[in-house]
Amino acid sequence: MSRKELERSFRKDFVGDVALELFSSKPFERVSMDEIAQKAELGKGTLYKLFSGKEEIMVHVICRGIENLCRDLEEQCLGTSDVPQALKRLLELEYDFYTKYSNLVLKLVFHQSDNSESAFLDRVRVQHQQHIDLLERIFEQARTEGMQFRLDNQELIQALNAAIKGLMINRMEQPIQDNSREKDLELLNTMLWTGLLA
Amino acid sequence: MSRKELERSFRKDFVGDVALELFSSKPFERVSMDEIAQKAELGKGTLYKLFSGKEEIMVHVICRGIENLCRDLEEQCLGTSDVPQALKRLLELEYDFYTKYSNLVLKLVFHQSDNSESAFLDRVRVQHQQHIDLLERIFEQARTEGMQFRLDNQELIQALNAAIKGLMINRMEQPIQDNSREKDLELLNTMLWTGLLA
Amino acid sequence: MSRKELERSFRKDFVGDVALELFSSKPFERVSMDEIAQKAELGKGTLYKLFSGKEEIMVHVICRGIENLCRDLEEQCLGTSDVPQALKRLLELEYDFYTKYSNLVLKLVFHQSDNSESAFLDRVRVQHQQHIDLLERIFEQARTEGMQFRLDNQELIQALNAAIKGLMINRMEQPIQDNSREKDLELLNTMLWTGLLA
Amino acid sequence: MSRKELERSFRKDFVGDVALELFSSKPFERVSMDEIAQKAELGKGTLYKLFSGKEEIMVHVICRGIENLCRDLEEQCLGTSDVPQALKRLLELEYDFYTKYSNLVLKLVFHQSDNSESAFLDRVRVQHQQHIDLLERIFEQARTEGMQFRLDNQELIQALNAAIKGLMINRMEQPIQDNSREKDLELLNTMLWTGLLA
DNA sequence: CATGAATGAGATTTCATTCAT
DNA sequence: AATGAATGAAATCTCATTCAT
Repeated sequence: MSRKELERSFRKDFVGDVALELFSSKPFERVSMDEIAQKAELGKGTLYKLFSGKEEIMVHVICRGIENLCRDLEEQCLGTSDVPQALKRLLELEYDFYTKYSNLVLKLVFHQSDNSESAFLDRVRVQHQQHIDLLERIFEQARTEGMQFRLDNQELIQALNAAIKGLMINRMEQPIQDNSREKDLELLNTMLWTGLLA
Repeated sequence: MSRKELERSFRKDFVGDVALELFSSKPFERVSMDEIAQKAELGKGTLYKLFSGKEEIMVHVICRGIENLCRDLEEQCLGTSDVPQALKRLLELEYDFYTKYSNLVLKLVFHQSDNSESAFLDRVRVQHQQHIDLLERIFEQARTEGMQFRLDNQELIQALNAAIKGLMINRMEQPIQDNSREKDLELLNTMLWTGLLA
Repeated sequence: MSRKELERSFRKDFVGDVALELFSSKPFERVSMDEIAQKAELGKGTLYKLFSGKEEIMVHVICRGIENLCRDLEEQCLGTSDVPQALKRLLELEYDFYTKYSNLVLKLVFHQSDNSESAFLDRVRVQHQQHIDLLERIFEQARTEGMQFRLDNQELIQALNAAIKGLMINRMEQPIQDNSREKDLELLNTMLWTGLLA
Repeated sequence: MSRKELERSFRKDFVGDVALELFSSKPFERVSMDEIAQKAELGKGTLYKLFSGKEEIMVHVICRGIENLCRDLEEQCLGTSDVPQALKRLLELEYDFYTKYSNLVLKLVFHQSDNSESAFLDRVRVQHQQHIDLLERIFEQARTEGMQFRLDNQELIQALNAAIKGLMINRMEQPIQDNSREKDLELLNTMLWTGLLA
């Protein structure tokens, strides 16, 4: 990348960080371009030089988020022989991601059910697929290390996803309390690995 | 109720049904009052005679939904000694409710995190609490019938909620396929009652 | 008048009284037909049987008000030889009228400057002219009793009008206090009869 | 002020002038934002960039009006030893102000009696108080120059206000004629300084 | 290249009036 | 005769996007 391209990329990421901060505190629709521009100390026009619109900001932010998540998963959950620890860490990383990106994740859900044909979504889909693939590899490794699951990888991932997203929603509607994160993670562990029935 | 009041109640429910149909197909914000009025073959003004605004329509619809859900739960899950069957039915009823009302449920999530002080929300909260109480009674009964849970009722309900809402989200972002409902219900059963690990 | 006509006239006056009560507490535009109908315990349709619309209610109310004012003026200010007392009473009656009808008087002002062609306004104009004529007769009588004015009747009436309406406005914008009526009347006396300069 | 701020201030004043023109010809409620935008050759949205809403336009316009009035009063009525001339000029300036801003003044009256708690009104109240203070200083000066009033400053100002506002109303309901201004001013002088009785 | 003023479609809401029952 | 459900025009306000400077 040339210097120009690097600078541009740097600025995009910076705007993305600013936007993420806003998206974390209120739903997508309630964050205005004005607000992002102001918080990033840029003119609104400049935002449109960097991104084609509000949607693309969202896509950029969420893709970077998934990238980082994947990097962390790879580093911390793949290639270790301590499977229980890896799975525990897996839940933590996923939970933290969904908690931070909750508003964007939900916006994406709506988007997907509305404009099913969108070039933007494809970028997210690709990134998302990499995430899924990575999870599969982690589970596969767990199996080779002797862990036994009652479900196939597909189902396993769906269950994982559901449990975490569900807790994310619960967290959005309940006033945040102390140790909610720890409680949630414990509950998650119970749901997924231990089972609810004694 | 007088005839007038009955008629008014009917019309409100009718408009509610029409609105629910729209809310099922797109997010709350994308359904306009114009649209509801048109689909109900009413003038916009008439809607405002029946409801104080868009929010109240949502509240009416969702409260009726929870009412019906509670009635069904009471009839089909409470007071039977076939506990496994009751719990299975419980999941089905909850799943169907959340699938149908997904957009409204999510709208409510946002609402709750924004306008934390709203007379409307109180009505929903009351209704929601009844729902929670009913679930507690069902679990309590299950315990008296000999079923043993690893968690207390509070946690149990949170886990149930999370799992179902999570699947609801998954369903919203994936194109609907054949037997998705059956697959989801099976997965739900596994997650909650059987556990994922063999 | 037949019995039917009498009843109708009675009801119109009743509705008028109800409406006046509302108009006394808020501006014309903020009083809705719904409100009047409800307070009069009549259906909205019935209102439209009695009056051709909201404007006509206003006209009816204000005309009756001027009629009553004229009757009182005639009884209490005309034909007495105690001129100072008559003029004092005159101010009181006018002041009380304008204070009670302030919102309607102002609405009429706007109406007059907008829709200069209106059959309704003619009725008010006629009534208003009778009021003016009566005032002229009172002043004329005062002159024959020896009172001397620096202005002709036209100007006198205009000054009287201005002073009272001005106080009416002041009263509308200031929070009501004790003896505001007495203070206003004293000020009015000073302005008009005594003069402000010592 | 930076160039940007200056330009913005200019635009606000320009819009204010346009709005005042409209407010002078019809009551506040009958002037729509669309209308103002069209007359100012701006989009509706631009208006909302400059002002937070219709009310703020009114406040801006009226505050500027009072400011200008105060400036003129200070220049022309304060610090001259020709007291009669100063008082005459005072009446002229006040009369012209109230005649020009009549609709806004009346709108304010209603506003004050309705929404007694409004940040907007505070701005007007402050401005209005400065106006009152200035009038007091002028009357105080007149007294030091030997003029004697029958009333204290408070009452004097109330009387002045009443007389002018009253004439303002009269002028609003009567079709404008030649020399109405001169006649009104003469009447005002008579009412306030000379007295009506010979 | 950066800017932010300008835009205008589209949303919610109000209410005088009509008219079928 | 009485009713009040239905209407729809018109108002205010928001905000993603464009474009002249």
